[in-house]
Amino acid sequence: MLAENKDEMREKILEAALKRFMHYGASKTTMNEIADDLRCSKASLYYYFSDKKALHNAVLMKIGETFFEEQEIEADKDISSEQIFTNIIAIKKQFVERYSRLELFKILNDKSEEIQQIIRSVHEREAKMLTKIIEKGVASGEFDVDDPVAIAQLYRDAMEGLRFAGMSCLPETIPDLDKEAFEKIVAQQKLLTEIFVRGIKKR
Amino acid sequence: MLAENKDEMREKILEAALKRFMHYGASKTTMNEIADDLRCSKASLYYYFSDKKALHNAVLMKIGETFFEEQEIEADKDISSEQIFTNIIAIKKQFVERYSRLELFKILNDKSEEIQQIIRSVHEREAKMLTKIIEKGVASGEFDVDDPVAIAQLYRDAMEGLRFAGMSCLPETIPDLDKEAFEKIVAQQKLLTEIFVRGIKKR
DNA sequence: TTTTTGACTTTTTTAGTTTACGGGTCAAAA
DNA sequence: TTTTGACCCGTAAACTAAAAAAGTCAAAAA
Repeated sequence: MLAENKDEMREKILEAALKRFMHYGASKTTMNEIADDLRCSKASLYYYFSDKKALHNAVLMKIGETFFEEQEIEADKDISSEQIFTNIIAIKKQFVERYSRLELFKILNDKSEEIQQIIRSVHEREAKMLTKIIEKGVASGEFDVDDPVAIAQLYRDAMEGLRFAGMSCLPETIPDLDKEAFEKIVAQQKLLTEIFVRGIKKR
Repeated sequence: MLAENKDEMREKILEAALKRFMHYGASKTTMNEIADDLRCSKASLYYYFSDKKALHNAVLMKIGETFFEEQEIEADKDISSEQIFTNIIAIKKQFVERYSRLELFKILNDKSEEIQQIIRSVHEREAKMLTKIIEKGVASGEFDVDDPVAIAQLYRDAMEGLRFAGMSCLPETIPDLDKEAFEKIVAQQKLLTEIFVRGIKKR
Protein backbone atom coordinates (compact mmCIF):
# COMPACT_ATOMS: atom_id res chain seq x y z
CA MET A 1 0.00 0.00 0.00
CA LEU A 2 1.25 3.45 -0.91
CA ALA A 3 -0.41 5.35 1.91
CA GLU A 4 -1.48 4.81 5.48
CA ASN A 5 -5.11 5.71 4.88
CA LYS A 6 -7.58 6.87 2.29
CA ASP A 7 -7.14 10.58 2.83
CA GLU A 8 -3.40 10.31 2.59
CA MET A 9 -3.67 8.45 -0.70
CA ARG A 10 -6.04 11.07 -2.07
CA GLU A 11 -3.48 13.65 -1.07
CA LYS A 12 -0.67 11.79 -2.82
CA ILE A 13 -2.76 11.55 -5.97
CA LEU A 14 -3.54 15.26 -5.87
CA GLU A 15 0.15 16.07 -5.48
CA ALA A 16 1.14 13.86 -8.39
CA ALA A 17 -1.63 15.28 -10.54
CA LEU A 18 -0.70 18.86 -9.69
CA LYS A 19 2.93 18.15 -10.54
CA ARG A 20 1.94 16.81 -13.96
CA PHE A 21 -0.58 19.59 -14.54
CA MET A 22 1.95 22.28 -13.77
CA HIS A 23 4.55 20.70 -16.01
CA TYR A 24 2.53 19.66 -19.03
CA GLY A 25 -0.86 21.30 -18.55
CA ALA A 26 -3.99 19.64 -17.29
CA SER A 27 -5.39 18.72 -20.69
CA LYS A 28 -2.20 16.95 -21.77
CA THR A 29 -2.00 14.82 -18.67
CA THR A 30 -3.47 11.32 -18.83
CA MET A 31 -4.68 9.23 -15.96
CA ASN A 32 -2.13 6.58 -16.92
CA GLU A 33 0.71 9.05 -16.55
CA ILE A 34 -0.40 10.03 -13.07
CA ALA A 35 -0.76 6.38 -12.15
CA ASP A 36 2.70 5.58 -13.51
CA ASP A 37 4.22 8.44 -11.52
CA LEU A 38 2.71 6.93 -8.39
CA ARG A 39 3.76 3.40 -9.39
CA CYS A 40 0.14 2.30 -9.13
CA SER A 41 -2.54 1.30 -11.60
CA LYS A 42 -4.93 3.64 -13.30
CA ALA A 43 -7.82 1.73 -11.78
CA SER A 44 -6.61 2.77 -8.34
CA LEU A 45 -7.12 6.40 -9.22
CA TYR A 46 -10.72 5.63 -9.99
CA TYR A 47 -11.10 4.14 -6.57
CA TYR A 48 -10.38 7.59 -5.11
CA PHE A 49 -11.86 9.86 -7.76
CA SER A 50 -15.02 9.06 -9.65
CA ASP A 51 -13.66 10.43 -12.88
CA LYS A 52 -11.05 12.72 -14.37
CA LYS A 53 -13.12 15.84 -13.90
CA ALA A 54 -13.49 15.10 -10.21
CA LEU A 55 -9.70 15.01 -10.01
CA HIS A 56 -9.47 18.32 -11.85
CA ASN A 57 -11.97 19.86 -9.49
CA ALA A 58 -10.20 18.54 -6.44
CA VAL A 59 -6.88 19.99 -7.59
CA LEU A 60 -8.61 23.24 -8.36
CA MET A 61 -10.23 23.42 -4.94
CA LYS A 62 -6.97 22.58 -3.23
CA ILE A 63 -4.96 25.40 -4.76
CA GLY A 64 -7.95 27.74 -4.73
CA GLU A 65 -8.36 27.33 -1.01
CA THR A 66 -4.86 28.49 -0.09
CA PHE A 67 -5.19 31.26 -2.66
CA PHE A 68 -8.31 32.57 -0.99
CA GLU A 69 -7.04 32.24 2.52
CA GLU A 70 -4.04 34.39 1.71
CA GLN A 71 -6.32 37.09 0.38
CA GLU A 72 -8.75 36.96 3.23
CA ILE A 73 -5.97 37.29 5.78
CA GLU A 74 -4.81 40.36 3.88
CA ALA A 75 -8.34 41.71 3.75
CA ASP A 76 -8.64 41.58 7.55
CA LYS A 77 -5.46 43.51 8.21
CA ASP A 78 -5.80 46.87 9.86
CA ILE A 79 -4.37 49.00 7.06
CA SER A 80 -5.80 51.40 4.51
CA SER A 81 -8.26 49.98 1.99
CA GLU A 82 -6.05 51.04 -0.85
CA GLN A 83 -3.14 49.15 0.67
CA ILE A 84 -5.32 46.07 1.04
CA PHE A 85 -6.37 46.21 -2.60
CA THR A 86 -2.78 46.64 -3.71
CA ASN A 87 -1.64 43.71 -1.60
CA ILE A 88 -4.38 41.53 -3.03
CA ILE A 89 -3.23 42.40 -6.53
CA ALA A 90 0.25 41.26 -5.54
CA ILE A 91 -1.10 37.97 -4.19
CA LYS A 92 -3.00 37.35 -7.40
CA LYS A 93 0.07 38.18 -9.41
CA GLN A 94 2.09 35.61 -7.52
CA PHE A 95 -0.67 33.08 -8.00
CA VAL A 96 -0.84 33.58 -11.74
CA GLU A 97 2.93 33.35 -12.05
CA ARG A 98 3.01 30.25 -9.92
CA TYR A 99 0.24 28.38 -11.68
CA SER A 100 0.41 29.79 -15.20
CA ARG A 101 1.54 26.46 -16.61
CA LEU A 102 -1.47 24.78 -15.11
CA GLU A 103 -3.77 25.84 -17.93
CA LEU A 104 -6.51 26.59 -15.45
CA PHE A 105 -8.61 28.10 -18.18
CA LYS A 106 -8.90 24.75 -19.91
CA ILE A 107 -10.36 23.24 -16.79
CA LEU A 108 -12.56 26.25 -16.23
CA ASN A 109 -13.72 26.36 -19.82
CA ASP A 110 -15.87 23.30 -19.58
CA LYS A 111 -19.43 24.29 -18.92
CA SER A 112 -20.38 21.38 -16.69
CA GLU A 113 -22.66 22.21 -13.81
CA GLU A 114 -20.03 21.27 -11.23
CA ILE A 115 -17.44 23.66 -12.60
CA GLN A 116 -20.03 26.39 -12.99
CA GLN A 117 -20.95 25.82 -9.38
CA ILE A 118 -17.33 26.18 -8.30
CA ILE A 119 -16.93 29.35 -10.35
CA ARG A 120 -20.08 30.80 -8.85
CA SER A 121 -18.94 30.05 -5.33
CA VAL A 122 -15.53 31.56 -6.06
CA HIS A 123 -17.13 34.71 -7.38
CA GLU A 124 -19.36 34.85 -4.37
CA ARG A 125 -16.48 34.42 -1.98
CA GLU A 126 -14.48 37.08 -3.75
CA ALA A 127 -17.51 39.39 -3.80
CA LYS A 128 -18.02 38.88 -0.08
CA MET A 129 -14.41 39.70 0.65
CA LEU A 130 -14.38 42.84 -1.46
CA THR A 131 -17.74 43.95 -0.13
CA LYS A 132 -16.42 43.54 3.40
CA ILE A 133 -13.39 45.67 2.63
CA ILE A 134 -15.57 48.42 1.23
CA GLU A 135 -18.08 48.21 4.05
CA LYS A 136 -15.22 48.53 6.49
CA GLY A 137 -14.21 51.68 4.65
CA VAL A 138 -17.75 53.00 4.83
CA ALA A 139 -17.97 52.25 8.55
CA SER A 140 -14.68 54.03 9.23
CA GLY A 141 -15.91 57.02 7.24
CA GLU A 142 -13.25 56.55 4.59
CA PHE A 143 -15.69 55.75 1.78
CA ASP A 144 -18.99 57.16 0.63
CA VAL A 145 -20.91 54.54 -1.34
CA ASP A 146 -24.60 53.68 -1.56
CA ASP A 147 -24.36 50.07 -2.64
CA PRO A 148 -21.18 48.34 -1.44
CA VAL A 149 -22.15 45.10 -3.16
CA ALA A 150 -22.50 46.70 -6.58
CA ILE A 151 -19.29 48.68 -6.11
CA ALA A 152 -17.41 45.56 -5.07
CA GLN A 153 -18.60 43.71 -8.14
CA LEU A 154 -17.71 46.63 -10.37
CA TYR A 155 -14.22 46.76 -8.92
CA ARG A 156 -13.81 43.04 -9.35
CA ASP A 157 -15.02 43.07 -12.95
CA ALA A 158 -12.85 46.05 -13.82
CA MET A 159 -9.76 44.34 -12.39
CA GLU A 160 -10.48 41.13 -14.21
CA GLY A 161 -11.34 42.97 -17.40
CA LEU A 162 -7.99 44.72 -17.55
CA ARG A 163 -6.49 41.31 -18.21
CA PHE A 164 -8.18 41.37 -21.58
CA ALA A 165 -7.25 44.90 -22.53
CA GLY A 166 -5.74 45.44 -25.92
CA MET A 167 -7.22 42.37 -27.53
CA SER A 168 -10.10 44.05 -29.26
CA CYS A 169 -11.32 40.68 -30.39
CA LEU A 170 -11.69 37.31 -28.79
CA PRO A 171 -8.44 35.36 -28.77
CA GLU A 172 -9.19 31.72 -29.42
CA THR A 173 -5.49 31.11 -29.21
CA ILE A 174 -4.62 31.63 -25.58
CA PRO A 175 -2.35 34.62 -25.29
CA ASP A 176 0.59 33.25 -23.35
CA LEU A 177 1.19 36.35 -21.37
CA ASP A 178 4.68 37.55 -22.03
CA LYS A 179 6.37 39.07 -19.02
CA GLU A 180 6.06 42.56 -20.43
CA ALA A 181 2.34 42.57 -21.14
CA PHE A 182 1.70 40.91 -17.81
CA GLU A 183 3.59 43.57 -15.89
CA LYS A 184 1.67 46.25 -17.72
CA ILE A 185 -1.64 44.74 -16.70
CA VAL A 186 -0.58 44.63 -13.07
CA ALA A 187 0.56 48.26 -13.27
CA GLN A 188 -2.81 49.23 -14.73
CA GLN A 189 -4.62 47.34 -12.01
CA LYS A 190 -2.68 49.26 -9.39
CA LEU A 191 -3.32 52.60 -11.06
CA LEU A 192 -7.01 51.90 -11.53
CA THR A 193 -7.24 50.86 -7.90
CA GLU A 194 -5.73 54.16 -6.87
CA ILE A 195 -8.20 56.15 -8.96
CA PHE A 196 -11.10 53.94 -7.95
CA VAL A 197 -10.38 54.39 -4.26
CA ARG A 198 -10.15 58.16 -4.68
CA GLY A 199 -13.40 58.01 -6.63
CA ILE A 200 -15.35 56.46 -3.78
CA LYS A 201 -13.64 58.37 -0.96
CA LYS A 202 -15.79 60.63 1.16
CA ARG A 203 -15.01 64.31 0.68
CA MET B 1 -22.39 49.67 -66.76
CA LEU B 2 -23.81 49.73 -63.27
CA ALA B 3 -22.24 52.98 -62.15
CA GLU B 4 -21.07 56.26 -63.57
CA ASN B 5 -17.50 55.91 -62.39
CA LYS B 6 -15.09 53.73 -60.48
CA ASP B 7 -15.67 55.26 -57.06
CA GLU B 8 -19.42 54.93 -57.40
CA MET B 9 -19.11 51.29 -58.32
CA ARG B 10 -16.83 50.65 -55.35
CA GLU B 11 -19.47 52.33 -53.20
CA LYS B 12 -22.23 50.13 -54.62
CA ILE B 13 -20.19 47.04 -53.92
CA LEU B 14 -19.53 48.13 -50.36
CA GLU B 15 -23.23 48.72 -49.81
CA ALA B 16 -24.18 45.34 -51.19
CA ALA B 17 -21.49 43.65 -49.14
CA LEU B 18 -22.53 45.43 -45.97
CA LYS B 19 -26.15 44.43 -46.54
CA ARG B 20 -25.17 40.77 -46.87
CA PHE B 21 -22.74 40.96 -43.95
CA MET B 22 -25.35 42.42 -41.65
CA HIS B 23 -27.94 39.87 -42.69
CA TYR B 24 -25.93 36.66 -42.78
CA GLY B 25 -22.60 37.59 -41.20
CA ALA B 26 -19.38 38.34 -43.00
CA SER B 27 -18.01 34.82 -42.91
CA LYS B 28 -21.15 33.30 -44.47
CA THR B 29 -21.21 35.71 -47.38
CA THR B 30 -19.60 34.62 -50.64
CA MET B 31 -18.28 36.81 -53.39
CA ASN B 32 -20.74 35.17 -55.78
CA GLU B 33 -23.68 36.20 -53.63
CA ILE B 34 -22.56 39.79 -53.56
CA ALA B 35 -22.06 39.69 -57.32
CA ASP B 36 -25.51 38.19 -57.86
CA ASP B 37 -27.10 40.88 -55.70
CA LEU B 38 -25.51 43.47 -57.94
CA ARG B 39 -26.42 41.55 -61.09
CA CYS B 40 -22.75 41.51 -62.09
CA SER B 41 -20.08 38.87 -62.29
CA LYS B 42 -17.79 37.85 -59.49
CA ALA B 43 -14.81 38.79 -61.64
CA SER B 44 -16.03 42.37 -61.60
CA LEU B 45 -15.67 42.51 -57.84
CA TYR B 46 -12.06 41.52 -58.23
CA TYR B 47 -11.59 44.42 -60.58
CA TYR B 48 -12.43 46.78 -57.70
CA PHE B 49 -11.05 44.83 -54.74
CA SER B 50 -7.88 42.81 -54.88
CA ASP B 51 -9.32 40.05 -52.73
CA LYS B 52 -12.00 39.26 -50.20
CA LYS B 53 -10.03 40.56 -47.28
CA ALA B 54 -9.61 43.91 -49.00
CA LEU B 55 -13.40 44.06 -49.27
CA HIS B 56 -13.76 43.20 -45.60
CA ASN B 57 -11.30 45.89 -44.67
CA ALA B 58 -13.00 48.49 -46.84
CA VAL B 59 -16.38 47.75 -45.24
CA LEU B 60 -14.76 47.91 -41.84
CA MET B 61 -13.14 51.26 -42.56
CA LYS B 62 -16.38 52.65 -43.92
CA ILE B 63 -18.49 51.94 -40.88
CA GLY B 64 -15.58 52.65 -38.56
CA GLU B 65 -15.21 56.12 -40.01
CA THR B 66 -18.76 57.23 -39.27
CA PHE B 67 -18.51 55.56 -35.87
CA PHE B 68 -15.46 57.61 -35.00
CA GLU B 69 -16.80 60.83 -36.38
CA GLU B 70 -19.85 60.59 -34.16
CA GLN B 71 -17.64 60.15 -31.12
CA GLU B 72 -15.26 62.93 -32.03
CA ILE B 73 -18.11 65.36 -32.52
CA GLU B 74 -19.35 64.40 -29.09
CA ALA B 75 -15.87 64.78 -27.63
CA ASP B 76 -15.66 68.36 -28.86
CA LYS B 77 -18.92 69.47 -27.31
CA ASP B 78 -18.73 72.00 -24.53
CA ILE B 79 -20.19 69.90 -21.74
CA SER B 80 -18.77 68.21 -18.64
CA SER B 81 -16.22 65.48 -19.22
CA GLU B 82 -18.40 62.99 -17.44
CA GLN B 83 -21.27 63.79 -19.77
CA ILE B 84 -18.99 63.32 -22.76
CA PHE B 85 -17.85 59.92 -21.52
CA THR B 86 -21.43 58.87 -20.90
CA ASN B 87 -22.52 59.99 -24.35
CA ILE B 88 -19.66 58.10 -25.94
CA ILE B 89 -20.75 54.97 -24.13
CA ALA B 90 -24.21 55.47 -25.61
CA ILE B 91 -22.79 55.86 -29.11
CA LYS B 92 -20.80 52.68 -28.72
CA LYS B 93 -23.86 50.89 -27.44
CA GLN B 94 -25.84 51.91 -30.50
CA PHE B 95 -22.99 50.83 -32.71
CA VAL B 96 -22.75 47.38 -31.17
CA GLU B 97 -26.51 46.92 -31.38
CA ARG B 98 -26.56 48.11 -34.95
CA TYR B 99 -23.70 45.98 -36.22
CA SER B 100 -23.87 43.00 -33.93
CA ARG B 101 -24.92 40.72 -36.77
CA LEU B 102 -21.88 41.75 -38.74
CA GLU B 103 -19.59 39.38 -36.88
CA LEU B 104 -16.91 42.02 -36.72
CA PHE B 105 -14.85 39.84 -34.45
CA LYS B 106 -14.43 37.26 -37.19
CA ILE B 107 -12.92 39.87 -39.44
CA LEU B 108 -10.85 41.30 -36.63
CA ASN B 109 -9.65 37.92 -35.46
CA ASP B 110 -7.39 37.32 -38.39
CA LYS B 111 -3.87 38.29 -37.49
CA SER B 112 -2.84 39.63 -40.91
CA GLU B 113 -0.60 42.64 -40.87
CA GLU B 114 -3.23 44.80 -42.59
CA ILE B 115 -5.87 44.14 -39.97
CA GLN B 116 -3.38 44.60 -37.17
CA GLN B 117 -2.48 47.92 -38.73
CA ILE B 118 -6.13 49.00 -38.79
CA ILE B 119 -6.58 47.94 -35.18
CA ARG B 120 -3.50 49.86 -34.14
CA SER B 121 -4.68 52.99 -35.90
CA VAL B 122 -8.13 52.65 -34.33
CA HIS B 123 -6.60 52.34 -30.89
CA GLU B 124 -4.42 55.33 -31.56
CA ARG B 125 -7.34 57.43 -32.74
CA GLU B 126 -9.39 56.44 -29.72
CA ALA B 127 -6.44 57.16 -27.43
CA LYS B 128 -6.01 60.59 -28.99
CA MET B 129 -9.66 61.41 -28.51
CA LEU B 130 -9.75 60.31 -24.88
CA THR B 131 -6.47 62.02 -24.12
CA LYS B 132 -7.86 65.21 -25.58
CA ILE B 133 -10.94 65.00 -23.38
CA ILE B 134 -8.84 64.52 -20.29
CA GLU B 135 -6.40 67.25 -21.24
CA LYS B 136 -9.33 69.58 -21.73
CA GLY B 137 -10.41 68.70 -18.21
CA VAL B 138 -6.93 69.37 -16.90
CA ALA B 139 -6.78 72.71 -18.68
CA SER B 140 -10.14 73.77 -17.27
CA GLY B 141 -8.99 72.81 -13.79
CA GLU B 142 -11.55 70.01 -13.56
CA PHE B 143 -9.00 67.18 -13.43
CA ASP B 144 -5.74 66.64 -11.67
CA VAL B 145 -3.67 64.06 -13.53
CA ASP B 146 0.04 63.73 -14.21
CA ASP B 147 -0.03 61.66 -17.36
CA PRO B 148 -3.18 62.17 -19.44
CA VAL B 149 -2.04 59.62 -22.02
CA ALA B 150 -1.67 56.84 -19.47
CA ILE B 151 -4.95 57.76 -17.81
CA ALA B 152 -6.75 57.76 -21.16
CA GLN B 153 -5.41 54.34 -21.98
CA LEU B 154 -6.33 53.02 -18.56
CA TYR B 155 -9.88 54.32 -18.96
CA ARG B 156 -10.14 52.81 -22.41
CA ASP B 157 -8.82 49.41 -21.29
CA ALA B 158 -11.08 49.38 -18.24
CA MET B 159 -14.15 50.13 -20.38
CA GLU B 160 -13.26 47.47 -22.90
CA GLY B 161 -12.38 45.00 -20.19
CA LEU B 162 -15.78 45.24 -18.57
CA ARG B 163 -17.14 43.55 -21.68
CA PHE B 164 -15.39 40.40 -20.57
CA ALA B 165 -16.42 40.52 -16.95
CA GLY B 166 -17.86 37.37 -15.47
CA MET B 167 -16.22 35.01 -17.90
CA SER B 168 -13.30 33.98 -15.73
CA CYS B 169 -11.90 32.04 -18.64
CA LEU B 170 -11.44 32.64 -22.32
CA PRO B 171 -14.61 31.98 -24.28
CA GLU B 172 -13.71 30.35 -27.57
CA THR B 173 -17.37 30.24 -28.37
CA ILE B 174 -18.40 33.80 -28.97
CA PRO B 175 -20.81 34.83 -26.26
CA ASP B 176 -23.75 36.19 -28.23
CA LEU B 177 -24.56 38.93 -25.83
CA ASP B 178 -28.04 38.45 -24.55
CA LYS B 179 -29.89 41.68 -23.96
CA GLU B 180 -29.66 41.34 -20.20
CA ALA B 181 -25.90 40.82 -19.91
CA PHE B 182 -25.32 43.56 -22.43
CA GLU B 183 -27.36 46.10 -20.48
CA LYS B 184 -25.50 45.18 -17.33
CA ILE B 185 -22.15 45.83 -18.98
CA VAL B 186 -23.31 49.24 -20.16
CA ALA B 187 -24.57 50.04 -16.67
CA GLN B 188 -21.22 49.06 -15.21
CA GLN B 189 -19.41 51.17 -17.76
CA LYS B 190 -21.48 54.16 -16.74
CA LEU B 191 -20.91 53.55 -13.05
CA LEU B 192 -17.19 53.04 -13.47
CA THR B 193 -17.02 56.22 -15.52
CA GLU B 194 -18.68 58.12 -12.70
CA ILE B 195 -16.23 56.79 -10.12
CA PHE B 196 -13.28 57.21 -12.46
CA VAL B 197 -14.11 60.84 -13.13
CA ARG B 198 -14.45 61.52 -9.40
CA GLY B 199 -11.17 59.73 -8.89
CA ILE B 200 -9.24 62.08 -11.15
CA LYS B 201 -11.06 65.27 -10.18
CA LYS B 202 -9.08 68.03 -8.59
CA ARG B 203 -9.98 68.62 -4.96
C1' DT C 1 -8.76 52.36 -73.00
C1' DT C 2 -11.60 50.97 -69.33
C1' DT C 3 -14.73 47.72 -67.69
C1' DT C 4 -17.06 43.29 -67.77
C1' DT C 5 -17.48 38.50 -68.23
C1' DG C 6 -17.53 33.24 -68.78
C1' DA C 7 -14.63 29.71 -68.35
C1' DC C 8 -11.02 28.10 -65.89
C1' DT C 9 -7.62 26.80 -61.90
C1' DT C 10 -6.44 26.73 -57.15
C1' DT C 11 -7.44 26.84 -52.42
C1' DT C 12 -10.35 26.11 -48.54
C1' DT C 13 -14.32 23.90 -46.25
C1' DT C 14 -16.89 20.34 -45.21
C1' DA C 15 -18.59 16.00 -44.52
C1' DG C 16 -17.63 11.25 -44.02
C1' DT C 17 -14.56 7.47 -42.49
C1' DT C 18 -10.99 5.20 -40.02
C1' DT C 19 -8.02 4.59 -36.23
C1' DA C 20 -5.63 4.98 -31.94
C1' DC C 21 -5.68 6.62 -27.52
C1' DG C 22 -7.23 7.61 -23.28
C1' DG C 23 -11.25 7.43 -20.03
C1' DG C 24 -13.72 4.39 -17.54
C1' DT C 25 -15.41 -0.57 -15.70
C1' DC C 26 -15.14 -4.91 -13.41
C1' DA C 27 -14.18 -9.43 -11.56
C1' DA C 28 -10.60 -11.35 -9.30
C1' DA C 29 -6.39 -10.99 -6.43
C1' DA C 30 -3.85 -9.13 -2.66
C1' DT D 1 -10.71 -2.66 2.06
C1' DT D 2 -7.63 -1.72 -1.48
C1' DT D 3 -5.31 -2.86 -5.77
C1' DT D 4 -4.87 -4.61 -10.29
C1' DG D 5 -4.72 -6.46 -15.25
C1' DA D 6 -7.61 -7.08 -18.79
C1' DC D 7 -11.05 -5.31 -21.18
C1' DC D 8 -14.69 -2.10 -23.25
C1' DC D 9 -16.13 2.02 -25.41
C1' DG D 10 -16.55 6.91 -26.83
C1' DT D 11 -14.26 10.38 -28.93
C1' DA D 12 -10.93 13.27 -30.94
C1' DA D 13 -7.29 13.33 -34.13
C1' DA D 14 -5.81 11.93 -38.89
C1' DC D 15 -7.03 11.07 -43.46
C1' DT D 16 -9.73 11.36 -47.46
C1' DA D 17 -12.80 12.68 -51.10
C1' DA D 18 -16.11 15.76 -52.73
C1' DA D 19 -18.05 20.28 -52.85
C1' DA D 20 -17.81 25.04 -52.66
C1' DA D 21 -15.77 29.15 -52.68
C1' DA D 22 -11.74 32.04 -53.78
C1' DG D 23 -9.14 33.84 -57.22
C1' DT D 24 -7.22 34.31 -62.46
C1' DC D 25 -7.22 35.47 -67.21
C1' DA D 26 -7.90 36.06 -72.10
C1' DA D 27 -11.27 37.73 -74.77
C1' DA D 28 -15.57 40.49 -75.42
C1' DA D 29 -18.16 44.63 -74.63
C1' DA D 30 -18.60 49.32 -73.78
